[in-house]
Formats: sequence, structure tokens, C-alpha cells
Amino acid sequence: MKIATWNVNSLNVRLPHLLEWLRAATPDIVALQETKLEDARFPAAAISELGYHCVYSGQKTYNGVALLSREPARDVLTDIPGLDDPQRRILVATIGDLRIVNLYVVNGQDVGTEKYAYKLDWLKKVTAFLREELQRHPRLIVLGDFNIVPEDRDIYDPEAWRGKILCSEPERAALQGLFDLGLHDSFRLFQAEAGHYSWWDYRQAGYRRNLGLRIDLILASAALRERCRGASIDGVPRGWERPSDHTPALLELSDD
DNA sequence: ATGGTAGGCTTCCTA
Repeated sequence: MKIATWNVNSLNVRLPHLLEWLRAATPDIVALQETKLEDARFPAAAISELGYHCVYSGQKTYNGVALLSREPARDVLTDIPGLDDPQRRILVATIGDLRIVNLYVVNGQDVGTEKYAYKLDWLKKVTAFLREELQRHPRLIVLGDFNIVPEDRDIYDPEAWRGKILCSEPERAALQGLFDLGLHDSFRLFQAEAGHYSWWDYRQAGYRRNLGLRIDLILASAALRERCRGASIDGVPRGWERPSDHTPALLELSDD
């Protein structure tokens, strides 16, 4: 089965891209971020026509997460213990025999700002939740827009970004905290090369110049590691007209 | 140090 994550940067604008990509890529589970839609405006009908069930947690203008799946989602959570957050950034559900956690991690704006402190606090609380969730659900997938560059090989110019937002040591330490729970960056189970990216800034012709970052990740728990068959980034949608600034990341998992 | 582009219901905020 294929599991994917994609920050669509407005599902209202990107719905045609999403539908085209679903037809082409035929994923079984898709986590979306930055839908920027209130739940009443979620385009469930258009998506269900392609054979997907939808659950979503959205808000006007900002944030918003959704899960699309061939099988219906069960035991859905939009809020987690210890994190009282009006921002819609988390969606947890059981799909088949997998527990899925879709995250739109806080961007953090700039190191040292209020939003940066919120990012680190948010990550601390989500990590505590995931530690518990792994006890309840060993077959756990945590995926989404992490807004953290894991390593120097995941960014076009590591020296220019050293210590900056998305690359700072406290952010990388927070991501390492997730790895320490036994969650594996599935892309790196299959690909060691530098130069594979999932996001390019709209500004300064970032995509044309390939000034990319790999910040969209699919983490697989230790119990799922043996079922991982391949991981990839589908760069095609980033090249379409009026694209999201992110492109989808994928994980292929065997059925058992 | 700043600004560049994109999306939203906006005369700026977020990324």
C-alpha cells in the first residue's frame, strides 16, 4: 500500500491538482496539510468520487489537516492531551491496521521569536503524546510537514542555513526526539543521497534554481520497519502551473 | 539586513 503526505497550501486552490495527482499516483492513504478551509467547505464529494473517505480538521485562512483513505478512518482525534491549541495542525486516525498521525508542524518564523518558542513547546507536547500513542499502537506512522530539515544533506546550502529557522539545533534536537522513540525517517531507509527535496520557496525562483529543502517526512515505527518497501518524493506536481510550494512524499508498505 | 512570491478576506498575516 502507498502512503503519502502533501502540504497543498490551500485545498481550495489546489483541488484540481489533488484530484489529478490521486488519479495518477493511486495512493491508499494521503495526509494533507494547509487545507485552509473550514470543515463545512471541505470538498468531500469531489474526493469521494475517486474512492476516498475523508476526515479533516480545518479552520479559516490558516493551517488545516485532512486524511484521505481507501478504507474509512476510525478512532479519530483532532486534539491531544496536554496541548490546548486552537490551531488545526493534528489529525490522528486508525486506518486498516495502522495508526496514522498527520502533523502540520509549526513553522516558527525566525529563531528567537514567540512563534519559535511555540514551535518548540508544540513539538515537546506532541512528542509526549506520540510516546504514549506508540504504547497503544505499535504500528504507527507519523507524517506531514515537519518544518524541520533533518540533516545537511536535506538542504541545498547547509552553511547558509546553519542555525536558521527550520535548521536550528533545538529544532533538529526535537526531531531527533521523535527518532529516539523508534520512529524512522522512511526516506532514509532507501536513499542516502543529498539533493532530494520536498519544498521550494516561491520567492527568488527557488524551484527553477532547485533551492530546495526536504521537510515533508513519513516516519515509520520500529514495528513497521520491516514492512517498508520503498520511499520517494514525487516532484512532478511542483512543476505544474500554479503549484503548491510543496510536492508529495510517499512510502510503500507491504500489507503484512 | 532586506526582499523576493503566494494564499487569504486583508488592508496585513503567515509561510
